[in-house]
Amino acid sequence: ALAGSIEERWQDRWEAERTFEAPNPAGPMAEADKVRSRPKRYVLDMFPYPSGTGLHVGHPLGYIATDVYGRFKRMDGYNVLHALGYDSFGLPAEQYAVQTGQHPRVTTDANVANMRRQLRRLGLAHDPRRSVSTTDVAFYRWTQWIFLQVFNSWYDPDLRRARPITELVAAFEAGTRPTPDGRAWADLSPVERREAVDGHRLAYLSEAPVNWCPGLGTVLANEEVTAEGRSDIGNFPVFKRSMKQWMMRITTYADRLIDDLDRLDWPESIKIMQRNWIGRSEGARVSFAIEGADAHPSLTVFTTRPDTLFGATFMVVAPEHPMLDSVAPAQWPEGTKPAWTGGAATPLAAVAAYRAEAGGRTDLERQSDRKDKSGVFTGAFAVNPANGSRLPVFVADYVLMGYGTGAIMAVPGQDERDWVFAETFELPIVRTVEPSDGFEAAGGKAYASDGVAINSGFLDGLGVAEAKRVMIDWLVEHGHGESTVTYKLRDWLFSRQRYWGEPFPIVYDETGLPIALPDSMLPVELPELDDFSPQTLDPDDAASEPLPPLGRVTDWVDVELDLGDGPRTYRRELNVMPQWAGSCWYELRYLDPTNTEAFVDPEVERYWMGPESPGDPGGVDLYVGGVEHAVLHLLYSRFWHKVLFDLGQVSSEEPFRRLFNQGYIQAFAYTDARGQYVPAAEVVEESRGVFSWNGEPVNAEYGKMGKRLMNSVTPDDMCRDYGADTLRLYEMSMGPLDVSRPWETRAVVGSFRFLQRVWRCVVDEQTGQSRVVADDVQPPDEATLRALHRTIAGVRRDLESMRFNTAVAKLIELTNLLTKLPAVPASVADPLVLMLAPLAPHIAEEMWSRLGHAETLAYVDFPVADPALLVEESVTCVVQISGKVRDRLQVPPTIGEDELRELALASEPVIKALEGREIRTVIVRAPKLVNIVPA
RNA sequence: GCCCCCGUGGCGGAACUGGUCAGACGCGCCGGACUCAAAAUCCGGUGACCUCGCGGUCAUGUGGGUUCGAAUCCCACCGGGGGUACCA
Repeated sequence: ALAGSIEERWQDRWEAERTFEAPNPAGPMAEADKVRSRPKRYVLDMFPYPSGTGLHVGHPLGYIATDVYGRFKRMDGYNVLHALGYDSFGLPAEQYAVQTGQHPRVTTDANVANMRRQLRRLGLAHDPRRSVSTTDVAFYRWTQWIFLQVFNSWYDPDLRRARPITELVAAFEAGTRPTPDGRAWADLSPVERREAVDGHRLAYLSEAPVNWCPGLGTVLANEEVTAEGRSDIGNFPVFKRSMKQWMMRITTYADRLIDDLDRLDWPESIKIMQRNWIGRSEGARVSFAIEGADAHPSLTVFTTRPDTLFGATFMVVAPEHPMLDSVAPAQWPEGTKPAWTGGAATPLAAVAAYRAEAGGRTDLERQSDRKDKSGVFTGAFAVNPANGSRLPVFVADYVLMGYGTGAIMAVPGQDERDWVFAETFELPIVRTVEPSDGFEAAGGKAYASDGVAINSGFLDGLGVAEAKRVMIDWLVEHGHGESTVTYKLRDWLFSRQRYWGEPFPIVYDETGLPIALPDSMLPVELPELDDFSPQTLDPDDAASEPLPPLGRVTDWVDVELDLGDGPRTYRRELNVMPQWAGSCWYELRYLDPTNTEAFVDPEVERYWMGPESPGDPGGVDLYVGGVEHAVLHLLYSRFWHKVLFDLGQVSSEEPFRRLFNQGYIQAFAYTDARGQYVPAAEVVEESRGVFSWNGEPVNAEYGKMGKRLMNSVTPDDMCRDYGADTLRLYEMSMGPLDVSRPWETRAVVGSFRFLQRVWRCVVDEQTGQSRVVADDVQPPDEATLRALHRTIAGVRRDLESMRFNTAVAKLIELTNLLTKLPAVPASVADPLVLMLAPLAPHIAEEMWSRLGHAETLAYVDFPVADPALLVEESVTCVVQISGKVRDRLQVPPTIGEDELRELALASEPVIKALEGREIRTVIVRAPKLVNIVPA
């Protein structure tokens, strides 16, 4: 209760005094003197989505951590930028609105307001001026502008960077770059010119297989589809369908996205996840001649094992492979085994039937028959360029059109999948790498490890790595192939058939080709639409068509504009951008939220995010958030940032220089006999591990906190019962920030007690006055002073490295020491309060003011340890015999090795324990340890 | 299947680059003070086993190894979590 009023008072005062507004070097928020006198630090939380259900205590964990760190750095003399905005466009917001039957604008605003209230109660030191929302027109105007930047640029593979599209057009015009079909630029029609240019844009329309989710009425990015082939949101079935959609050419940045990970201070696990997702693999492209084919004289495959070319015994193409349209002969060739035909009378019929069957299968069904592979012979033969052997070409759905060339050379001797296929279809198996001893005896089939090449002509005797090199050289020399790199990463599907997102600043003319609106026509505002929900579609109907809600706003769709050649009627793009668009650049808008001339002032961007040394990619100084965005947001935003860097719009090459992954707060949940969840708050523990609810026994589980498991604990309840400071302190002391751990409401009292103890150290509970004594009345004793400075050094180290749990422990230890003193001297109380301030700012401010300070402590210097007081005057030295402690000596820390050895050997218990045995060695680690090893 | 991370009291967790008898700090539990009582608060105890006690033995998932010395390094296994999956 006392905590509540104190906390509210300080929150009001911080707001009134604009305590946490961070000055910029330029623009409307410029305060040159404040900027000049301090180094900067940009501290950032991952962009929250304002959920309709409100926060539980797990949500603010990261926000509290960044706040503690930011407050610490601010006190330590830094200009700290810390702000929080709202990622309020997107599917979840729209789903919530559909559920509640309200317009997403209404629910989003209400959710943001509720979240602001909940977060304000926690005393987070944010600059409120910078709290942008992606749904603000003033924000998404710039999201659209950045989209146009991407649209109006192309990737130059020679320079390895994006360039303005105008430079590409200039190259076409000048003839320094050939047109797609080799004709002169001047001979192309206007439409042909546009198509040629559009083929290079980093944002482009493409008819391609996409993830169609009728249950959501929209297409989804690969990253939004789960391993089970369902939607990340809503868990609806997802189908592969060919559709015309907006794509972003993220694959052109694959190498840079991988390479620059090395320059980032990120958790290794996240880097590994990104590397795996991008999936760079080096290998070779090999062309195989097709016997007697005119339309497709050759078939190109990608392989990471060109060294096994001699072991290729058949070929496989994906069901979607275009060569299948023309390659199948009219009759089964001689030598066709019955098992190859799939029961069809002709290859044409067999291929057609197989393609139809494969097309109707979901990804999940495809995955299920991994053990026994399906496929049919196409009737065609390819020629192995290495040894001239005839290889039957099969079609099978274990080969994916989306990876490599959609065709493989099958090497059953060295590839498990090919081995299975070869066994099923009675195809020959040739080993071209000698397996290790005992491999076959142990039942080993395909051998994928290193070994010596055999049955491989000129490769025989070489190891795998050397054989790869020799084979690639051979392929190049004879014109059969070349070394190449392939990625798992696909281009990013960027359009959604929903309502609640940023409209594209794109219109179409009668050619159906996209036209970018000029900057002057931004923003393209999202039109009001009463019925915003997507057309209801059967979630299992793969053949349904997307119907963008914006298509229903007919007076918005068809628009008359003058784009330079007089007023004409255009049709607007009906799709909206995906959820990720706003979060791809919001950290830049925090820097300069009110700028109407640019998305960010270059000087401001350079100040907060620019590189600080050669090789430094720049970016946010500390970014804290959960691992769930390892490959979504963190990959997309790196891509956008790099495009902006290439175009000279930002000085930093990367958005987030240092990343810290917080763990999750988990919680226990309980189910009754029917398996239903019961309110966890009402469950009582009968005895160890035995729980009941309403007298009924219940089972304990462990999982995420949330409504579904009925185990949410809200920060509001915690603030009401204990105060925000206690909640903050508890969350910081539960364990290391990067580790997940269970919430235990009953343990919160420990943090509460600690704050009370500190309070009583400083404030007289009866009078409310300070009970700290001036140093000239009673100076601190030596031991207290040493403990204080040891604590200062330790707490500084811990806060700097985000080890908040041990920082709290050290403050508790010091406080427990002080409670034993008759009175606390001012020179100890002041630093204690200051050290507590980042963690528990309200109570610290209150004590600071009662200690006689008028100003907020937010900018008071964080205590610095006196090195002289950190040096112990004496150290306990352990004397061991064979690792067992036999004696302890009090010695000066500066004691020499020889002296210590003498001292240890002279020790009474040591002599006794040795019993006159010979000494083999004496290990001395002055000043803390001596280990005597008897013979 | 492959890749990554983790395994310490009843619980959350400490332990700097291998070096004090592992278990800081907190929760819980046990005992005590205050109270008519309870709550709150405060004080003390609390890894296991043996022992009246002094003291001893065993303990960082399991089994080996390296080392004067291992929670920490290496190998194998067991258990848990995450990522990814017919990626050629």
